Amino acid sequence: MDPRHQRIYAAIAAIPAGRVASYGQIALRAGLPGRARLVGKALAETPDGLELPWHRVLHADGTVALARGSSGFDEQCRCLRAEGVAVRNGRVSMRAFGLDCEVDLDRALWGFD
DNA sequence: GCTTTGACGTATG
DNA sequence: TCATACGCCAAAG
Repeated sequence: MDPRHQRIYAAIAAIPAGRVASYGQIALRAGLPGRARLVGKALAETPDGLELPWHRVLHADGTVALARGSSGFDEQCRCLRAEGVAVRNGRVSMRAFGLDCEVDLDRALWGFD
C-alpha cells in the first residue's frame, strides 16, 4: 500500500464523529500540503474492507463532496445527519462543524455562516 | 513520454 | 452565487 494513502486514510479516520474536514485539511494532516486532489484519489480508490468515515470529508467551502443527486450524495448526507451534523441544501457549516471550530448548533441550525 | 481526467483549492470577476 | 482560470499530481490510455 502506498504510504501516502495510508497517511491519508489515517487522517480521515482521525476525524471525530460529528465533525467534518475538507480535502485540504486531510492533505495537510497527511503531510501533503496542497495535494487535496490526491485525497480525492485515495478516497475514490479506497480498498474494500477498509472502513473509513469518508462522509466526513467535504469540499473547502463545506459543500458535500459527491455530486448532488448521485447515490453517494444521499448516503453522505444520511451518515452526517446520523452523527448530528446539520446538512442544509447539500452543504455543511464549516464554521460550526469544522475540525478546529467550536460546535455551535444554534448557529448551524439557524443557518448563519 | 504526452495527454486526459479527476470525490480539490484559491483567486477573480 | 455561479463561472472561469490556474496550480497541483497520480493514474490510465
